[in-house]
Amino acid sequence: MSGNQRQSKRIQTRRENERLILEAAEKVFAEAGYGGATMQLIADMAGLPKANLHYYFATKEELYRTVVARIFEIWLHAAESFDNAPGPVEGIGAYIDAKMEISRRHPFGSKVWASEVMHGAPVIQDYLETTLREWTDGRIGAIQRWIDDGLMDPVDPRHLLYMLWATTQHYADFGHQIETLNGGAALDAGQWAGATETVKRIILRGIGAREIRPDLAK
Amino acid sequence: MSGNQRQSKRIQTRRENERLILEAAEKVFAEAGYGGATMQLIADMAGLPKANLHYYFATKEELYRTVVARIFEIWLHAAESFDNAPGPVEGIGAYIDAKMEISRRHPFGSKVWASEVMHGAPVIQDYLETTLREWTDGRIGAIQRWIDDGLMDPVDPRHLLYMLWATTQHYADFGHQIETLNGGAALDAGQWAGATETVKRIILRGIGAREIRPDLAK
DNA sequence: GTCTATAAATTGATAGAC
DNA sequence: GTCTATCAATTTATAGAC
Repeated sequence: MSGNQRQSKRIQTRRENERLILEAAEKVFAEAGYGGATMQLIADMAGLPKANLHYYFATKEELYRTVVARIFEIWLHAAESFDNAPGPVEGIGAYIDAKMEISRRHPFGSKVWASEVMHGAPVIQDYLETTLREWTDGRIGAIQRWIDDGLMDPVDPRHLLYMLWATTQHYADFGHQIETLNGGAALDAGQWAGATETVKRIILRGIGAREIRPDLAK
Repeated sequence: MSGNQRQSKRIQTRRENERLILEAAEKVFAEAGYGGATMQLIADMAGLPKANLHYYFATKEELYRTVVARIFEIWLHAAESFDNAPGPVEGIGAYIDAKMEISRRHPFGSKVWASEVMHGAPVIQDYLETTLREWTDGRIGAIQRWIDDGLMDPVDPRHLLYMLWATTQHYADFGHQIETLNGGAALDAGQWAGATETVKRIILRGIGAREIRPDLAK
């Protein structure tokens, strides 16, 4: 085996183990909280000896930081569906679709994010003050333009954004409560679609979002 | 001093200390999570030696249970504003007012509740399956009657309830994020009023809530 | 009822053989 | 890179003097 092949194998092993550890960590941090999570629990769930976790991630906090950063990336990617939309029906509609899909596919990540913010964002405060603030300001500007163009009612864009975050993330963060009230069963595909449609309908109608009528455009 | 007076004093001391401990515990559990909270931290914040906590509450879990139960009581009390309302404008409007006021006045309690549910409700699962489920079913019936009476659009009552919980509790649970995006300052009285009005307006308009017109009643 | 001292168990992290 | 054994610090809970 050549040196290159050996190195490639080593890199692959590292990547695979890091993935195993990060997936296990995301679940354990979500279910037990940062303080309740133990390296032993994460190691067991990843199927690795505890010492190996410390080989890949020096400290518990570094592992946690990596988990939170991954979630933020997913979150930011969904935010793109907001951009380049001609009006609120398309932009906000697509954003709700994307956020609901994330709540469905990444419930653990959403919970870790919620927990981090609830505890005062000790690890990702810099993200809140830079990336998130910039994104928020940009979207507030976009919503204000839609209002100015008469495409929706004049509602406070900031609080509208909070409503979008709250309603969509609720299905992940409070998923256990929703499941209990659903007779102990997780929402099926139809129920997820129904939830998404209800949220979209109430919010879009609530802000008086109007379709763009090309025939009426000047 | 008579025996009665002595006993009364003792009861008063107990009540006062329990209050001190519970307030400190609510704050520490909210900010550090169950696993991150330590009896030492709670004792320091309450201004009592750690051993005294164990005198009043045998275990950390018993103290936590008491904190969560207190929040649930406050939560249930606010739910009453939903009842005996003639229509959705009054009922849902008053409910949003009450829930927003709780988010403002009991942010720690809201966070402890959110954290408990996010971690699978290990301590209050029985509340979810009994009291909360009954309350939810009752309110779904009330909303359905409003729909049948033509007082609002036919939206899924269950998802409407989730939207009400999500939007109002978001201002407590994600208060730190909102504060950061508000330039690092907590919302002032005017901003809280603005948030409440925006939430009410979007939801009430979103469900097509109509005022009861007595002159049109049969 | 209050408080100091301490027991018993757990946890994050590391040493060192393989 | 992997894994066993172990250290050092922390934490819940209690014993026992006052």
